[in-house]
Amino acid sequence: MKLKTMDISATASASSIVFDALRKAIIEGQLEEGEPLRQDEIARLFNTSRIPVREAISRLEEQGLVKTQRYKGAVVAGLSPKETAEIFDLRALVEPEIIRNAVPLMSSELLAEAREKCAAFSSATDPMTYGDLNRAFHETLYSASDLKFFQEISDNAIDRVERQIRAQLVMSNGMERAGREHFAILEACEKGDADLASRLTREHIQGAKASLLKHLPGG
Amino acid sequence: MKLKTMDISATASASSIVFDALRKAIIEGQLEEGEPLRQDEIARLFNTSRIPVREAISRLEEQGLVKTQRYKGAVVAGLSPKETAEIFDLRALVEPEIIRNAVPLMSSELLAEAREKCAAFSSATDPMTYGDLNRAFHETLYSASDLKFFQEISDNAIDRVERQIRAQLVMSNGMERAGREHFAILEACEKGDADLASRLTREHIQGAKASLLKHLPGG
DNA sequence: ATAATCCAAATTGGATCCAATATTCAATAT
DNA sequence: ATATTGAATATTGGATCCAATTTGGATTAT
Repeated sequence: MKLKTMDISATASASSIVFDALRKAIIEGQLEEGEPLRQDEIARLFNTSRIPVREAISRLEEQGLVKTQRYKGAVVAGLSPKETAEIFDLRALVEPEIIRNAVPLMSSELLAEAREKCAAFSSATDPMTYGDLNRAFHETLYSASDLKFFQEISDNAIDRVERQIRAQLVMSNGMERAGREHFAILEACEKGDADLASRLTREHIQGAKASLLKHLPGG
Repeated sequence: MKLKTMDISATASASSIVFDALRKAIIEGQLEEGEPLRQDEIARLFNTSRIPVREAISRLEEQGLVKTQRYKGAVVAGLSPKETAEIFDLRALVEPEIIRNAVPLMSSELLAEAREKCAAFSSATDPMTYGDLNRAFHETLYSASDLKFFQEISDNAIDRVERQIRAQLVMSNGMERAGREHFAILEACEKGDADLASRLTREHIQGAKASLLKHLPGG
């Protein structure tokens, strides 16, 4: 007997569905910073009770994506320019190490996939998908590494500044520059030059940080 | 009117009390790895219902301190030697940056406090408190930095390997060596030599990693 | 005796209800 | 008119109850 099986125990609980949906809405900016998250309202939207919503919100708080006050509720977390800068510094520290570790582990299939993603990003015309394609490219390269904790840190850091990254990409030639830098990183990976890929990744992130801070209040 | 005030809204909720207690029990090793966390049992222990317990457990899972399976419950998370090594590598990357940032911001009061903690650690005789005193010393130095996200990462990373650190300290001259290295780090901080403090911190962590892995299964 | 099956107990996930707190707005006093 | 009080409403935190799933043991068939 042949069946397409799936791990039933991995089916999503209500709380994880709500968690994923809220996380996505927050990092994509559909829920804007400071906006309150009403348990009742969210529960109605997902046809569930407030219990899974509360669990989702507490997990989001643990991730730093919302801030809650007792008996007052949760709001979407925002970042000051200083905090944004720190997140980018963290990324500039961690992600180059992920790439350095990943390069020797990249299969030709993975590199082909990364090349596709890189091309898709460069030729993208819809600003709504810039962020998705950008992240997809980086995640593809990072996924070759076996540093799962580093990746957790990096994922969370990117989550926290994803809105700003998207804003930065649609800014004056943000896409054009990012596309060039992506291509350079990809080439270094294909050459197997881990140090170069690492250095370019760091410069890519530091460049994004500088360009972003210039356009932030007081920049 | 003069009153000794306190922020009522900052009073702890049941779920945060349970969270803190479970976290402490886990990182100190009172709950050992793989041990199941029964919601009902914990609720009874804290004279509360399962709701706050579930919220606490979901937060612990987000922090990586427990692992849960749907309808099966949560168990205390453990680390393979490879994972332990990765956590130490992460610490060796992040904590030197925290120290480097902190050194120029250290007041003489803070340095005095750090010196006390350093001395307390070196003269400790009760193995149960080794871990507390070790962490207290490092946290004191790190607290001078204004890199709160870096500190969050570092705190979580330390949480995950705290048990191993404690084990390592009671190993053959673990305390003696750690005491020496702490003193060297402290001296660099007092001299205002951020680069040196940073380098010594990295070496301190890498040394702990090496010594730990040697005594782990397959080391 | 062994393996498969089924049922009861244990456990978790979620819904509903109540309590505690915050917020809003009308009423009142100055 | 403005500030203060107090009640009504909204919202969150927690308790209790029910449903879904797992687990372990008894039962039965081979």
